[in-house]
Amino acid sequence: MAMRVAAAAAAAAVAEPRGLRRLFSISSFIPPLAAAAAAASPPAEPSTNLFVSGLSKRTTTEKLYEAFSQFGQVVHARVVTDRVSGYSKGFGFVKYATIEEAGAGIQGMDGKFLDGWVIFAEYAKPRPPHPQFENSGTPSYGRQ
DNA sequence: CGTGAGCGA
Repeated sequence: MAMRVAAAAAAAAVAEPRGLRRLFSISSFIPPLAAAAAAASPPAEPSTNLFVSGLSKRTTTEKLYEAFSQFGQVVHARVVTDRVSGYSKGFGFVKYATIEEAGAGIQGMDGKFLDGWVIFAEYAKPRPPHPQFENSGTPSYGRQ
């Protein structure tokens, strides 16, 4: 006489893109040393340059720019692509006007979906000055 | 094969 209530079938329907499944390596034990707690996930230094990864192969710079412009003033955005093939490498860089906007952009776009793929936004690592001068030869030519 | 970790012309 009891009707079967089967209304719980719309669960676990996560719009998950095929592939790219994060492997959660759960440590079954916690080291007695509390010093290991600082090695969980060391964030990079706060910078206006943001490193965005997890981008789709079809995602372009404009998509990145418009996606991150919602959380701050994006000074410049670029999707790393190969000059030889011309295809996107799968990651890009977004530069905000200030660091506070950069943080807002990370907290606002990190772990979000873009073009059907989960993207990750974090501070980019500092880089040496761009070699505007295409001087053929190694910079350290004839080091003492 | 545009494959999927990763840091750029």
